[in-house]
Formats: sequence, C-alpha cells, structure tokens
Amino acid sequence: MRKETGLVIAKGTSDAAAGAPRRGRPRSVETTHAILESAYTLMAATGLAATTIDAVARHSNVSKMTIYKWWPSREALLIDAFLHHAAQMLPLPPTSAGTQAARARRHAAAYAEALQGEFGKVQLAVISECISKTGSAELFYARYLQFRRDALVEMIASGQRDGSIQADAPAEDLYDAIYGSLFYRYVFGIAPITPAYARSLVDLVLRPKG
Amino acid sequence: MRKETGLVIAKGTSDAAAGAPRRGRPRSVETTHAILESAYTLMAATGLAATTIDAVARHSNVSKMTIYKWWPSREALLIDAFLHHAAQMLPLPPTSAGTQAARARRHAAAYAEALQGEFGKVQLAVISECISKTGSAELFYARYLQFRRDALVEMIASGQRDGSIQADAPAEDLYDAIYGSLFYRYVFGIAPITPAYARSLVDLVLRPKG
Amino acid sequence: MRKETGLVIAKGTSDAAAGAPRRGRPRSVETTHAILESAYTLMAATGLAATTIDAVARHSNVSKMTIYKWWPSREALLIDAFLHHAAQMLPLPPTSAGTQAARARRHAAAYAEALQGEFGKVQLAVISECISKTGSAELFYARYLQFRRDALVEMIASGQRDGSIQADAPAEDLYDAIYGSLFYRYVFGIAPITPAYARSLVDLVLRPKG
Amino acid sequence: MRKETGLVIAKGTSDAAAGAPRRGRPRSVETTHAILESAYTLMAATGLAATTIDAVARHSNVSKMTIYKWWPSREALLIDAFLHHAAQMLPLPPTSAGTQAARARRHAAAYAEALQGEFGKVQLAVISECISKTGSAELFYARYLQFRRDALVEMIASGQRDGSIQADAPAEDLYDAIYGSLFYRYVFGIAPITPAYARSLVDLVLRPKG
DNA sequence: AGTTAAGCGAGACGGTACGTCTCGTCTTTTA
DNA sequence: TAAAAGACGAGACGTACCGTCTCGCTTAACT
Repeated sequence: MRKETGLVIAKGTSDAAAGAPRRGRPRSVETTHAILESAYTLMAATGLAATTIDAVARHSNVSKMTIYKWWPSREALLIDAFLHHAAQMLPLPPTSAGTQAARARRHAAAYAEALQGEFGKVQLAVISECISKTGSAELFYARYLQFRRDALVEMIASGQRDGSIQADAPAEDLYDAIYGSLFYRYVFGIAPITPAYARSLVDLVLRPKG
Repeated sequence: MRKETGLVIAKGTSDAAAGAPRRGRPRSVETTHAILESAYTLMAATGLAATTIDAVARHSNVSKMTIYKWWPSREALLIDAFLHHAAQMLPLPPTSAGTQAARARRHAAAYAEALQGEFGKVQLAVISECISKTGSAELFYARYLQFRRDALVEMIASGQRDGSIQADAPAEDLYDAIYGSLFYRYVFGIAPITPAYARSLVDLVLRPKG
Repeated sequence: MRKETGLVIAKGTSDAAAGAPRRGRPRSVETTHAILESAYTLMAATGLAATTIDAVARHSNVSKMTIYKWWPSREALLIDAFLHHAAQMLPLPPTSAGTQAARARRHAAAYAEALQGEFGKVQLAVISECISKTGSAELFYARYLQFRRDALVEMIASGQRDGSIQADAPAEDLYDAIYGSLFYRYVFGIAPITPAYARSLVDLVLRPKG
Repeated sequence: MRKETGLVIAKGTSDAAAGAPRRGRPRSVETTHAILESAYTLMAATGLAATTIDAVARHSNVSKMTIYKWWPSREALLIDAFLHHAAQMLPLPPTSAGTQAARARRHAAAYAEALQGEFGKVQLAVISECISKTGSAELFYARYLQFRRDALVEMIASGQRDGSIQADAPAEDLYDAIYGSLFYRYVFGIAPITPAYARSLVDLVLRPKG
C-alpha cells in the first residue's frame, strides 16, 4: 500500500522516510504540518486571495524562509495543502456492492455532496490559482484528478463490457459528460449541485439497464 | 431599444448614448476604447497576472484614476475587455439552415475551434480571475454566458419538441453535459478540444434522429 | 482713503470698478468674496495643508476653473485671503497720543496679542506656504509686511530725532530686533508671546528716556 | 554615554550600537546613510517640494517601504537629513579665545555666513515644512535649535556675570533679539545677512564693554 | 565531548502593484 | 462670455505581498 500517491511537491518529505539518514538537523515534521494546516485553514476561512505566503507564515508561526525553502511557489503549497486534507475526504471510487452503474451513481452523489461544503470551495480556489499562474489546471489534474478519473473511467468501461451500462461512447467521454456537467454548474453557480441531480445525470449519460 | 446586451459594467457608457445631454465634459470614447483594447491586448500577450491596472494605464496612456473611475475592480475591467472583443468573435448561435441538432453541432464545433486560439486562453484567465476574487465565476456567467446558454437551451428544447432531438432530459442538463465536457477538458488540459470531438459529443448527448 | 493698498494679486478686480464697461458677462463680485472667505475660513479651521484649491472650490460652491482663472497659484490665493481679513484686523501703527516710544510699545503689545489668536496661526501658515513654493517669504513681505515695517521704522527714527528713544543704531535694526524676536519665539514655540514680553522687549531695544 | 545629542528620530539607530545583539538581519547602515544623503541632496538641489518620499527612494535606490519603516513621516526624514549634514557644518559655539562677547560675535558671524549658502536654504525649507504639517516649527526647535540656543544663552549669561556684557536683560531675550533679527531678515529677504551685520547686531544688543 | 551541517525564526530589504488623493488643464453645457 | 460641471493625465501617497538575503540560535549526526 502506498502512503503517498506521489502528489507531494515539497522536496525532502519522502527522502526523510527513505534510506540515508541525512546529516544535520532533520526537517521538523510539526513545522511541515503546521504550514499545510494553516494554508488549508486560511483557504477555507478567508478565501484564496487572502492566503498569501505571509499570511500562512503568520498563522503557523513559521518563518517565510522555511516555507520558501520547501515549496517553490504559492500554487505548489496550495495544492499540497489541499491534497493533505482532501486525500482522506474524497476517497477513491468505492469497491462496494451493486452494479458498476450503481457505484458510479453513488460516487457522483458523494462528489456532489462534497462540492457543497468547504471542500468545493477550496478545490475551486486551488484550481483557479493553478490557472492564474500557469494558464491551465494541468498541474492539479496531474496531481489529483487523473488518478480518480482513470479509476472511474475503468469502472464505466467495465460496466459497458458487462452490459449494465448501455451508452456506447468512449468511457472517457461519458465520464467527462458527468463530471464536466457538475464542475460547469459549480463554477458558474448555475444551480446548487445536489446529489439528486448528480444521480439523474449519471442515468442520463450512462443509460444503465433497467 | 438598447444596443448592448447588458454586459457592460462600466458606469455611464450606456447613459451617454441615451437621452439627457449631461453637463460638464463628456466622457471620452477614445479613452474608454484605449483602456479596453489595452487590457485585452495585455491579457492575450503577457498573461493575466501581468495585466495589472498599472500596466493597462501605462499601455493605454491613460491615468489610473480614469480607470478606477469607471471600473470598480480589476475583474470588472477584464470582463469588459473580454466582452468587448468576444462579442463579435463568438456570435450567438446561428439561425442558419438545418435541423436544430445540426445547428447545435455547428455551434459546438465553432466553440471548440475558438477555444483553441487566443480566445480560449483569455476566457479562461478571466474566469479564473473571477474565481480568485469572488469565489466563483458567477459574475462571468451573468455577464456573458447566461445569455448564450439560454439561447442554446431554447434551441435544444425546440429540437426536442419537433422530434429532431431524441434525448428527453431537461434541455439545460443536455446543454451542460455538452459544454461542461468541453470546458472540463479544456481547463484540465485532458485533450485538445477538436471540432470533431465537439460534434461527436453533441451526438452522444442529444441523440439526434437519423 | 484707499480701499485696497495694492495688495491684491487677482486680476480684474479693480477693472470691474474702474472705467470701461467690459463685454460679456461681468465678473461676479459675490463669487470673488466667496472664494476669499472660504479660503480664510478653511485656513483657520482646518489648517493650511487642508486648504487645497479643490477644498476652497467645494466650500465656496465655485468651480475650480474660476479660481484658477483669477489666481495664478495657491499661495497667491492664500495671501489674498489673508489680506482680505487681516487688513482691518491689525491696523497700521496708531497715530494716537504719547511719545514715539510709548506708541511703539503699544503697537508691539497689540501685535503680540494678535499673534496669540487665529491671526497668528493663519499668518504663519501663509508665510510657510510662500517659503515652500518660492524659497522665501519675500512675496509676503512685499505685499503686507513692508508697508507696516516702513511706517514703524519711521516712527522709531522720529523718536530718535526728538530724543525720546536713546538707542542710536539704525532704526531698521531696532525694528528687526523687536519684531524678529517676537517672530522667532512664535515660530519655534519658545514661549507664549505676551503683551508684557513685547513691552519689555521694546524697552530693552529702544531704551526710551525715563 | 550617548554620542548622539538626541536629535535622531529614526527608530533603532541608537539601539543597534547599544548592548543586546538583536535577532534577525541587522539594519543596513549603508541604506540609512544613502537615504539621508539622498534626502539632503534632493532638498538642496531640487527644492523641498520635489523632495518626495518617492524621489528619495528613487535617488537612493532604496525601497519606499524601508523609508517608511524607519521614519514616520516626511518631515521626520527631512529633519533627520538636515541634522545629518548640519551637525558638522554648524558646530556648537566655539570655546576658543577671547571674551564671551567676542565669542558671541564670532558665532553670529559664522551663522550669518552659513545662512548665505545652501545651508540657509535647506534649513528654511525644513522649518517651513514643519510649519506646514504641524502648525509650528517646535519639532525643529526641539531637535536642533534648543541645544544650540541653550549653549549660547549660557555663554551670554556668563558674559553678564563677568561684566564683559553690559546689557542687563535676561540672556534669553538677548539671544532672541540677535538671532531673531537674523532669522527675520533672512525669511523675508529684507537684506543680505552679512557677517558684518551680525557683528554689529551683537554689539547693539549685548553692549560689550569697551 | 566537540565539531559540523542543516533546520529554523526573526527580520531587513528592493521591487512592484495596490487603490486613493490632489493638482492643474481641458472640454462641454447652461445662464 | 462667465461660470459650473466634470473628465482627464500626472504623479505622490502609504500599504501589502513577493521573493531574497543575512543573521544567530538550535538540533542531531559524525568525529
């Protein structure tokens, strides 16, 4: 089992666990945690714009130098802070009972649920920061989304193979139609993203049997 | 009848055209244009982060005061600058020949085409700026997207009524599935947004007859 | 009797009274007064720094253009506003009874008295403004002080001739020693300028007989 | 024993020298010097009005923040810049040979000499700035003048005690009569302040024996 | 036990944008 | 033609954050 899914940008964190006991004073784990917690807290509480490096340093009682030492940029820190919290929050697609269509329905509903809380707000802020700095959210995709999307695409494909999902378009397209819809509505505030809507959307796109 | 579609944030722009000849020196049209053109040019050329109010003032030879007088915030200016250009670029859905499904297909393809150029880049930057400052892109939706979405939703509904579109979900959901997919893929850089993909997506979601 | 002692800088004021009935709308006397009154009021009430052209325009309900039309600069306006009020307030040296020394003593005491009120504050502000803009207060001297100094110097000289003033230095030097002392103490806030101090100073410098 | 005579406004300057080795990066001495030198240079060269914080920052290659960090206001900086230069330029009253009256004569002549150069111009500008901002030049007095005045007053009093100065008024009054005269003439540009005039003034006021 | 390498907090610093302010000029309409 | 109304360019104001830099103290591994 992997402890980290390769998502962490900060240098050194994994090295510490691995092999060679480095010379000098080892990196303080509490400090790293304090930074990430503070970053997440500030993002959630005061919004993205107010989550400056200075503010994180103040809130966590850590010097700016220490932050700059381990994270190359603001978006890197924000992504790490998001992952630090989100990893547990929105688990990978459930392997639980039911048809693949039912599982897809459950996952979409859970995601819709999560979007309505703090998670949605912070996620969007992080994505926005990536876009602002790099022109797109590819970094966020690579570090967080891709893994989840791949898993769900595979789930849909499997449903197509066993006949429980009747839509015959590429599974990627089906996934994007579902989660793209949810994301689109969320970003533009078109309507509240309810679990019910998520479920109806899955049925609309996947056309499950029965 | 108003010429503008309610998209302009800057105060007074529309009042000037309408009725009462105001007292005092009238607002300079060239100045307004210079500001908007400069803002768009800078957004496209140097990116959103470099498109500061100071930079726009420098580039357009306009004083900062004048900009702050007519636009309450940076995002307001950026949206206006975007609209100023985009209005012509991505016209409303065509009223041209063919079934409603064919017209929807054409519009989606045109949008996909546009996304690949400068337009897509700038649009995304503006949306991201809105999110950064206000927490969501509702402002962008209200000033730009809503009008277009409403028109296309009506087109889809009309296709459903005359039977050329077989999908029987609410037209809004169908629209969001199409354009949400395009947006999602674009934001996360999942794949190039080709006109072909846009057309296949329309067929997948709307299930046109024949 | 002279109405104005040639102190006014603003153009046109005297033309209005004199001869030729000019073409077009005549200059409004109330406007001129309103400007000067407002300028003085603001100087006394809010201090010199807050007495901007904009503030005067606002307070007097006169357009900025009108002020700029008649006064070439801020200090010109401030001097005029000061003269407008001060001319009556601190009259020329009294021609009343007593020896020249007694009259000098009385005038110095009256000046000391005046310095302690609003007059002192405004006068100093105007002088300071002249220095800030032109490097010295020569303009203030030429328009206000010189006339008064000349009169008093002559009074002292007359006292020297008739023997009531024993000091034998040039009368200018004696005048400057008295009023320079008062001014110096006032500017640097060394001590309150009391009439008693002014009188003792006159006696110290002039050494009157008896 | 402190080297400085309490004239410096900038915080921390003296603390650095004293005792406790402070934490963090120590304040840069070159930076402080560059700021003061630039401020003085600009005052002398371009006048007080042009000596803005921005201009000082540009000229000294120092960030505005750094200036604002150490000086609370423009006048504070200007006074410090003046003191920085003036301290050497116009030394305290000489302890050299001769009677007290002769020494007073020499000091007055030296002051008159200095007034005619750049020093007089800058000094007056600083005083004017104090008046503009605070209503009087008490700040300038407290930080610069008082110390010198006290020393000279004591010198005059000593001359009175040993009989070399015959004037029997309070020594403060005598000092103010001399330096007030010089200041008055200088401010209003009544006449050039020559060393000869200064010496004759000392004789007029102090009436030295012989 | 002493040395050495790195972690870390405190805080100075140059740079740059922020949003506000006043100045003095300019351009209209109204009287 | 005077005056009011108000747009405008210029540029200083004081603040904030950025990312870099010196310091000096602390902590552990290595000698």
